[in-house]
Amino acid sequence: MAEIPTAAISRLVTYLRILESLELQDVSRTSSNDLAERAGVTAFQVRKDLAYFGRFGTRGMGYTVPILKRELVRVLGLNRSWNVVIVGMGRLGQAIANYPGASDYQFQYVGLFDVHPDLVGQQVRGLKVDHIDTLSEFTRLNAVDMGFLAVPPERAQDAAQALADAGVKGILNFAPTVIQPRGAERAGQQEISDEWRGVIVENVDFLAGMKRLAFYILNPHLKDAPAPEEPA
Amino acid sequence: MAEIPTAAISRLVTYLRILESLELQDVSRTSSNDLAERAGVTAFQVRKDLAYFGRFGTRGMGYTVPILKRELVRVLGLNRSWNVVIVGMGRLGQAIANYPGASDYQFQYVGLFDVHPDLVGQQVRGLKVDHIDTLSEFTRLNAVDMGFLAVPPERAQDAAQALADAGVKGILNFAPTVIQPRGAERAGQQEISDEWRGVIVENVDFLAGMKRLAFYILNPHLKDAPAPEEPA
DNA sequence: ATTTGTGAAAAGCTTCACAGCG
DNA sequence: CGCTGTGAAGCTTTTCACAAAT
Repeated sequence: MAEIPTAAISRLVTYLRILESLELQDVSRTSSNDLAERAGVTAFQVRKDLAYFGRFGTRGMGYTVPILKRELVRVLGLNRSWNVVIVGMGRLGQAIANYPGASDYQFQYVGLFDVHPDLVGQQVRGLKVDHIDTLSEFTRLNAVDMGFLAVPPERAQDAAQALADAGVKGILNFAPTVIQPRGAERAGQQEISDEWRGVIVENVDFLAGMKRLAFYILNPHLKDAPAPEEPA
Repeated sequence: MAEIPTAAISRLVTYLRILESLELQDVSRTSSNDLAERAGVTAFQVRKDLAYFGRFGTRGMGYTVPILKRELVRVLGLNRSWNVVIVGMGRLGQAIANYPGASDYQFQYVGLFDVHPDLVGQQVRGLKVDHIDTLSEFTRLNAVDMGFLAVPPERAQDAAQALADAGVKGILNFAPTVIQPRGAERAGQQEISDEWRGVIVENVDFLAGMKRLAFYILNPHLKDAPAPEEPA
C-alpha cells in the first residue's frame, strides 16, 4: 500500500525546514551531502527521498535552495491554506494555539472548542472559545480541514468521533490514546463507518516520547545511530 | 544495530497504556487478539513485539493483565524514578510541566530553567524557575536523568549542548529542529564529543506532525492502513 | 571533476503458518 | 481445543555502486 515510506515524509519535512533556514542565511545552493549532514541522515537517503517525487537537482551542481524549497512545499501540500479547529482549550490547547510557526504556510485556526464553562467564552489568540456542542453547526457554516485534539485521553475517542462526523479530513491527536476509526456505538467488532472513511490520524504523544526516552537511556545500543556517517 | 525495531518500542508503550486501562476496568485477562484490536495492529505483531523481551503469556489462555503490565513496566524502565529538568518555560514548557500523567511512574520535575527575566523567579507547579546559566551548578548538586527542551528552535542546539555538558542521559526535544550530537564550536565536520557520547534524543514535533497530516490528507493512499484486519 | 538519479543488493521489519504447551 | 511463541517467508526500506549529466 505505502509505496513511499512514511519515514520519508517525516524526513521531507526536515529537509524543508533546513532549506528555510538556509534561505534565511542567504545560502542559495546546497547538496545531498550538505542536507544529509544537517538532517542527520545519509546523502543516499536524501537523494532517494527526493527521487520519490521528482528530479529537483542538477548533476555536478547540487540543488538550488529556493527551487528545492518550492518543490517540497508543493509536494507536502503547504502551498494552500488549511483551516484548523482545536478541540480542547486547556493549557495544552492554549499552548498549541499560541505556538509560533503554525501560521507559516497558512495553517489558520478558525475555531476553538471546549466543554468547560470556565473556558467557553474566553478569548484565545483573538478567537472566542465555543462549546463543543456547537462544532457540527460550525463546520456546516465554515470549511474545516483539520482538527487538533487536545482533550484528556478519556474524552479523546468521543471528540475524535465528533470531528469525523463534522467532516474534517484529518486529526492531529495529542491525547495519549489510540483513536479507533469507527463509530462509537459499535466499538468492538465493526466496520469502519462512512464518516471515518478517509479521515487521517497523526499522533503527537509527549508521554509516549518520554517513555521511549527512558527505554533508550537504559538500552542505548538498541537506538539506531542518530547521525550516520558518509562514505568517503 | 537495532535488533529490536524502534517501532516495537512505541507499540510497547501503547500496549502498556491499554493494560493500565484494562486494569482500571478490573479486566484481569487479555489476549494478543484483544490487545491488537485496541492498539490498531495485528495479533502477530503483538506477539512478536512481546517475544523480543520474553514469554509473558500462557498458551491456550492468553495474558494476565497485571503480570503483563508489570513486565512491560520493567522492560520500559518505568520501575525506577527519573529526575527531569525542563529548559524553556514559556507557554509550551508550562503546559508540559502541568500535563497530568508524567508523575505516573515517577517522572519527577526537579528543575525548571529559562533565560527570560519575566519567567525566572516565577513559580510553576511548586518549583521556582531558575536562570539557564545555573543549570550546570544545579546538575552538579542534583542527579538529573533527562532534559525536556521547550525553547525556540534557534536556541535549541545551544540548550541541548548545555544539557549534554551537564551530563543528562537523554533529551526530549520539542523544538522543530534537528539536534546535532556534537560540540557547538566545531559544528561542521566533526567528531562526536565526549559529552555527547550516549546522550539519547527523542523528538516530539507538533509542527512536523501537522505537515505530515497535510500531506496524508492530500495523499491518503500513501498512508499505511491504520487498523489492519485480523485473519479468521 | 563533481554530484545527481536509480536499479540492484542488503538489511530490516512484518506477516505468516504451525509447532508447542496448557 | 485455544492461544502463545517462533523460525521462515515475504515485503518494505535503506544502502550501495555507478551511469548520467553538466
